[in-house]
Amino acid sequence: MAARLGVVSVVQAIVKSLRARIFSGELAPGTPLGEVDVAAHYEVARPTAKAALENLVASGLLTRNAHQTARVTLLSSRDARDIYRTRAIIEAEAVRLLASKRQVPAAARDANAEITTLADASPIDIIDPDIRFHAALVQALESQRTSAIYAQLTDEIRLCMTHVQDATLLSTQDIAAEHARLLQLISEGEAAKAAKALEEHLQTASSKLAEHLESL
Amino acid sequence: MAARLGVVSVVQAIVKSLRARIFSGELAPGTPLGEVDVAAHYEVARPTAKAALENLVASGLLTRNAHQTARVTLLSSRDARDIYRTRAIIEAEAVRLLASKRQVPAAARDANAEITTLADASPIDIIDPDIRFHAALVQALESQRTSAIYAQLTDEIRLCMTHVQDATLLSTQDIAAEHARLLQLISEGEAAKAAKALEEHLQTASSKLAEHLESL
DNA sequence: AATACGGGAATTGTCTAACAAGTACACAAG
DNA sequence: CTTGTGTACTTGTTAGACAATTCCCGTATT
Repeated sequence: MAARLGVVSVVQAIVKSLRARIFSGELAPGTPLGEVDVAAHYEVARPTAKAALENLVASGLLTRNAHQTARVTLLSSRDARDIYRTRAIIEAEAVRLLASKRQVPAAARDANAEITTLADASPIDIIDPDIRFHAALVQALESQRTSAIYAQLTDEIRLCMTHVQDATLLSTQDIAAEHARLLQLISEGEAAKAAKALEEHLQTASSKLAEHLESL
Repeated sequence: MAARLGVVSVVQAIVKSLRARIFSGELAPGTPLGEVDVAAHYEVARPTAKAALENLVASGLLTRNAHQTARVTLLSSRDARDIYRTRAIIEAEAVRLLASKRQVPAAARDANAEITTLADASPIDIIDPDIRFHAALVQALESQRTSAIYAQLTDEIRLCMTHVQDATLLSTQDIAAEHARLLQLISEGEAAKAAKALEEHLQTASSKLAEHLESL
């Protein structure tokens, strides 16, 4: 694998920057991002900004109708449920495979350990290790395309997080405990129970999230 | 839902045309598609052709490295296995859901009926109904994102087909019989057996396909 | 003879400038 | 209050140009 250098393309650099600004909350959902504004902000030509925006529209982070300025996607509770439903399908399969081999990914264990140490930290800080935990499970499928699809889903998952901002939907301890129980079931080879535990874990998170989105 | 008119964008029209030409075999895997060539062929500006090519690269139909001309993606046997592995995850979940509700999609039944009537037709003719059969299963999940992901996968599945051209990998009758058995298991509520039948169905197709790709 | 090293051709990446086409909003008229 | 119109703004597309990179091939060297 070649070393990942910083910038290979101006467009990619803008995409990367915009993604970071969206995830950080600087660009809140609903914020309009016109081509000329982006071009002026990064001091590039409009076609370059246009290409970057189209990239983000394709990945779902931005939404745009023809001849209308793009906006940071405003997710509905229905979207949130759909996203979690989709990720559950992939992750459940990964968990079944892991359990059948009684193989607990080290990366998942590490990520969850990190969550436990952040018990009294800001809710935003557990987003990253939580995502790494779930990504580590999917990684076990060793499928290039499944991982790519999940990475795309991860973008939308992070976008969900920006909608709730700093509201605490679930306690950090509960999350870590459910993760630990999931890993325990995997190590015991309980494929069906592990898959069910995962689905319930995502189901509760999805419900809390959808509930919060409806209250806006 | 607003009525879908023909063309809303020149870029989309070119993308649509190129997709059709790739699937039809006119543009075989490995065929180079330069920006200037495409621009000249459709009598549009190079940036327009560029945008269309980038769209197809994003969907996996074309492959391109920086500063190199795009080519119709040449799939390896490893790719084929990965594609079928990924679709199996999604379709298996759909089949489990359908079986739990003992609900056989009418569209799937119709598509398979069409396959049986095409018993002695060209292998190319069964691609369409076969894809419709499997898409009908996924449709049952009623997940916008899962369907979108599956549609993207369908592009790569069709690309697989163009690699084998007119080679007969499986008999039409066998395919129809396996489909019929799958629907039967769904109607009986045998979720686990139905999911397993589907996975085996895809597994055999995947093996035949990968075997054929390695022989090139 | 095989390999390493330039040099040139071809292709893509990006920019500037401009015009065309579409949408949304405000405002006026019925 | 609804309908129609017009203007401002944004995007869609085109044209031409230059820079940067890659690939290929011929040459020179070992």
